[in-house]
Amino acid sequence: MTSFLGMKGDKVPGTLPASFYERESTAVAKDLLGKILLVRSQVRRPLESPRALVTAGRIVETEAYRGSDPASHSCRGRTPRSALLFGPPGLAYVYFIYGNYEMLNCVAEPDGLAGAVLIRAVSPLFGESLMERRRGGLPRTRWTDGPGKLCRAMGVKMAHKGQTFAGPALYVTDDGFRPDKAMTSPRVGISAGRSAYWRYFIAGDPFVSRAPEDSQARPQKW
DNA sequence: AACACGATCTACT
DNA sequence: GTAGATCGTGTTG
Repeated sequence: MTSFLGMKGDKVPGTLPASFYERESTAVAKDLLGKILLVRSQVRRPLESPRALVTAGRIVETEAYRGSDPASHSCRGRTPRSALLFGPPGLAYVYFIYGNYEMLNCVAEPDGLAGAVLIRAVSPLFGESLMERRRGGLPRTRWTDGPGKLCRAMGVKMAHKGQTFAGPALYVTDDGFRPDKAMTSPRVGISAGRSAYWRYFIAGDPFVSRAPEDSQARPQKW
């Protein structure tokens, strides 16, 4: 897993083809469950090893946003902030909210159609001491069990906006892991679009954010 | 130029 | 369970 970190010119095993992201964002959201997200935050100190400031985790919770869906930033058309949503898939759409938190999304849908997948929770796999430090020594299960928390823990910043998920700052990879049971529910923290079951999560995973929406969750077929 | 608010989280009752 | 933090963005004047 760490063989390619910082190794210029190395192949990146398991990164996903553009065709993966170039589908309906609901399909991409479901299929991102179980994939690995790796983040390299900017190296600040010259002597730091390439591995430093790298964290990785398995994606366990996602949400889809699409087109004119009233809960999506794309709903009122293209704005300076949301322009990326209308562009080519496979890029990171990062935004800042509540004066405090970054949110990390994968742009989905073909070029010209708006869509994205919000990464809501991951299960830590690598760089755990860094995550723990960034999360102020909180218990492990509270490092990455929410979209703002995981960006804190993994060092996702606005500077990642527009980066691809094929590196060198962000990676989504497939290591062959397949979750056995997935659930779907309404999306968390929105008032519009409550009828769309566009939140996906791995059933029983301790890093899934606990939400009121869980009471309405139902099994998701693959 | 001013304003209202948000795909959240934490602290505190 | 709920209030407060805190600021970029989009909308309105």
